[in-house]
Amino acid sequence: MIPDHDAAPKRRRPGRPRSARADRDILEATIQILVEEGYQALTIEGIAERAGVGKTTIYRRFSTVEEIIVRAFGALDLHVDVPDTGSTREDLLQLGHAFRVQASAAVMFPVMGQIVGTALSNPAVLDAFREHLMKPRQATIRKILERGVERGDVRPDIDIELIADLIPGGIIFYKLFQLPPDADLPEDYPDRVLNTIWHGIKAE
Amino acid sequence: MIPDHDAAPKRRRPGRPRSARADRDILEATIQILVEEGYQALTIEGIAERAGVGKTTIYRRFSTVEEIIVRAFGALDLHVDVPDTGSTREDLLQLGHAFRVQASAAVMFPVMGQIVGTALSNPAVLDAFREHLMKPRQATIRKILERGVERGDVRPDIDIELIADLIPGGIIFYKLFQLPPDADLPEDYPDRVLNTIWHGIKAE
DNA sequence: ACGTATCGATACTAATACGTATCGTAATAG
DNA sequence: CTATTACGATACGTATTAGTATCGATACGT
Repeated sequence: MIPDHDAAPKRRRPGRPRSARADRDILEATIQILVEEGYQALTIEGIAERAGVGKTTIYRRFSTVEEIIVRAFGALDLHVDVPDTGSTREDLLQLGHAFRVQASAAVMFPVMGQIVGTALSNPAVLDAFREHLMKPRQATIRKILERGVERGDVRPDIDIELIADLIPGGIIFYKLFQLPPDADLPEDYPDRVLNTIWHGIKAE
Repeated sequence: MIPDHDAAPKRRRPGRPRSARADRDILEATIQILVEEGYQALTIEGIAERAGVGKTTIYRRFSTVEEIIVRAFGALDLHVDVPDTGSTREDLLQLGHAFRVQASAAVMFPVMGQIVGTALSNPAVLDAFREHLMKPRQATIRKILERGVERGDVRPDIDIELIADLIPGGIIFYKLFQLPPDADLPEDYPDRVLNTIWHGIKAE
């Protein structure tokens, strides 16, 4: 930790304070452009225009688009409800169906690919995506499975980490590569996924 | 079909013929840039420079970068060997391990994300990617499973299409989101995937 | 009231890429 | 040999974006 040189670090600086409204508008415009027009269309000028702020206002807060993306993902952080029906199979199904209709899932899908593409030059962007949009969901899968192991309806030698990759991976792959770009996931897809992998999860 | 107006359509046009060498160099440069620098770095001028050809030579053949990509993916088309060991489980394992070390898989991974990102504006690019790089592999999984159903070591009510998404989806997801961008897939990953989903595949 | 920092807006330079045109040269058909 | 087309190289005008500078106006502390 770097110690604050100022004895009263919380003291307000003089002058007009930064607009919280502008903060919010910048991050919202960023996500909107990312979803509607894609990563390549994400420029500082475009964000400024859509947010209705001056470029100065953005440059005062960020130096690169990537910094803005990282912050915007952080602001998207959402609470994922952990279903608890008493049945692991039912818990996973509910999670799958919730994911299918969640707003932030709609954000994830179009953005995902392009984010991965920038990982080589901008690991921080991928990290933020993983941290704020992927990990919370994978953690939920893990929790459900761990609870199932304790309860006894999940086999104890299960490869939890793998399943936490397999479920989202299969769904995302299907959405990105098999469906038309604008189509939603079919309603029964979570059921199909679970029907197939459940055999490897359930206790005998 | 549009009938040829010319009676002898194959007749050579006068003048210097197009260089097959230039054709090849353009497509190779395209794949190289895509893998090494990413989609955003893929420009006509960049391709021309790396291929050592004039921009004219490119514009004589293509009008957009996307056209070049589509053609380049087509040229990547490769023969996928279908393992046939007599055991479905062993066939799938061999396929997984072959995929792990294949050169074209190394092309797929970095490119994949960025391709998906362009799908909205350029469906043809996604189609070419799917057709030439994904479908051959998924078709192989299907063949192996169908053979297994006939042989009887695969349950007859299996969801083949789903498994043909789940296996590549899980592996790709792990590679893109869980591993450091430059890391290879661990040697035992295909085994882990198969250990988990095999329960839902094998006949009782 | 005064000092200071932020606000949106506008203007500007530099860099990059596109797409076209033109050059002299090379390769092929007739 | 002549006509035709392709070649790599270079130059050019246009468009987009980055990043900085400047403007008068605004909001806050003292």
